[in-house]
Amino acid sequence: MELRHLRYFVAVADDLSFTKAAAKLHLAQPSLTRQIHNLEEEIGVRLLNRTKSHVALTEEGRSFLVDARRILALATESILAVQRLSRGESGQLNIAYLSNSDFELLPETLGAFRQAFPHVALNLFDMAPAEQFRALEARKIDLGFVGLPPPATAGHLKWESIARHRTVVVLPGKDPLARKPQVSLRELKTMFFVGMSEKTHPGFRNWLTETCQQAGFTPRILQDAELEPALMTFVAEGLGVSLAREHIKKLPHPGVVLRPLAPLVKSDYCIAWNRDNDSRALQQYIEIVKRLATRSR
Amino acid sequence: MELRHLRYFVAVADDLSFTKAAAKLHLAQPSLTRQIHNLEEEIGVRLLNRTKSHVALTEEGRSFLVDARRILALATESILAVQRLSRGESGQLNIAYLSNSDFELLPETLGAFRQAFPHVALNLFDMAPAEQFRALEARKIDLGFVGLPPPATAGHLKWESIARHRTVVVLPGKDPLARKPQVSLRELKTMFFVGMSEKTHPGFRNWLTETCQQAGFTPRILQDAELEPALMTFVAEGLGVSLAREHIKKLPHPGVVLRPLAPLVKSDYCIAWNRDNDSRALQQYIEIVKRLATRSR
DNA sequence: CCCCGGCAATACCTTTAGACTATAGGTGCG
DNA sequence: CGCACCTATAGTCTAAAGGTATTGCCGGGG
Repeated sequence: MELRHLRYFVAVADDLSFTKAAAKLHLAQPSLTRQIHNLEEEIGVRLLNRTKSHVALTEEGRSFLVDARRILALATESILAVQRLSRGESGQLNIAYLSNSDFELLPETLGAFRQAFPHVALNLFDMAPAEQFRALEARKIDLGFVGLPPPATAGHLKWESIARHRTVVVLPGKDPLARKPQVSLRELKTMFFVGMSEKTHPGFRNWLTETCQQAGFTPRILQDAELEPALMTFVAEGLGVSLAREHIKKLPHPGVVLRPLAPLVKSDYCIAWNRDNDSRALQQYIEIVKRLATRSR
Repeated sequence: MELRHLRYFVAVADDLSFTKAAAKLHLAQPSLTRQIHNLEEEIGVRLLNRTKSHVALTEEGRSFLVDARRILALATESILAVQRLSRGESGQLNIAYLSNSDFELLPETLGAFRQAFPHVALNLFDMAPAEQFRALEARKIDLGFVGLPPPATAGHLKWESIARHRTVVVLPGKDPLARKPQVSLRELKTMFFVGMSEKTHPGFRNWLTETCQQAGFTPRILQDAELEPALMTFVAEGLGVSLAREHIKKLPHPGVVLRPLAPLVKSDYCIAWNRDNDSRALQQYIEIVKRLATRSR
């Protein structure tokens, strides 16, 4: 049995005439007769009562007609659905972000995407970078706003820098440097640092080290924080200073001051996704992010 | 798009290999390759990612696979359903009966039918004969235990006598004839009769007249009852006598006595159904009724 | 590092079956 | 009673499904 048989049968059932149905199907009547015959033979059930001048549905025909219509409707609907999906007009998009360091590009791109592809379900997950990498590998999310670039070991990931943010120094409020309007990297040479744990922010330690080495020294990291608020607390308690993206100012903390670096140091903000993820919605979203990212530069 | 394409696609998706799928389908690999190609081309969506050595589903393929399986399952299930229906193993059977004159053949045949075709839904409706005829015409029921044969005007009906029941005289208890063990038709010649209304029991008046004319007289009908209990009441009140099928004794009524006719007069009990009703379940049920009817003769 | 096994794609040929034309045969309506 | 209409059948054609042979490519093992 093929869908053709069902299409033909429905047509005949619709106007109870082989001749008329054949005309509607742009088909010669004998062909239609034969196909219906084949269908009845294959399933072994008489669907139509024909007299020489009249066609009527049998009880079986009436029952089968309902099913035939359902199957045909399902078939066309499936095609439309998969076409919508391939145009990125439907489907799901799971995106992870880091609540404490999000910035205007996230809500901006989400809005633009939602407007362009209203039928795609957007799911947002608040995850620390390391968790994002695990979720990407496990295909639980399609894209992560990971911040620092993924470690070189993550060959399955593609990534792109979508912004370069100013780096600020995070200082205890009591520190003499806090009185200066801006701080140079070299002034931090002798200080102790608070870092982000590799367990939650892989690459942070590396980034911090590389940044300080531009000023000719290696930072001495005394303490690791798992989350940004903890880092703020540690700094406030005087355990050390730290470097952070400017957006950390959205996370105010008593006893902590932020001072811009002079000369300016910028750090990349990256998104990452699986190299083999062929989701059209994802591709469309990445396009939008890139477009808005270059525009806001 | 034909079901063939879906079958092939599901096979390829199942073992992610054109070669293996082709073997399972008893098909050469190039044919399968081409059909899948055709499918992708027709719907305009890439369903599979092929490398020279590996096949993987695209996101669209994963989504379409679900639909394809559903369509195929629905198709085979529809065929099975219509085949069951044509064997009379499923479907519905709507039967009307007259509660006040039913007899053992109804429960007997229902039991036998239910045992033979447990998947047919049996719906029973309590209707007076005239209502049964209307319901038959409106296709609301498939078969009626109508009692008297349908009127000659009902050309769309087929009917069959399934029993010949003894006729009894329905007498007021006070009537002198009630003291006799049996009554002859001729003794009723001078009496008034209570009949059944044509609105509910078409043909009753005719049957009564014809029966009496066997004894050479025309019954004088003074009063019509719409239902059997009313007839009993009317007779009890002395409005007249009546004739009825022996089974009326199941409807006892104070002040009424039933006396057999001598010589014996029998009347047919009929079932009726639509001539063009091709329900296999109906046909099977009629067969059972006929078989049990002849056996109990 | 290269070769061989395995797999999908391509080219080309064969066969199947769906479609067409012509026509027969039967029914219902005027 | 004949005409118009409808379905079924016969015979032919052709498009498309299916098969064979082969190429080209990747990836694992010697």
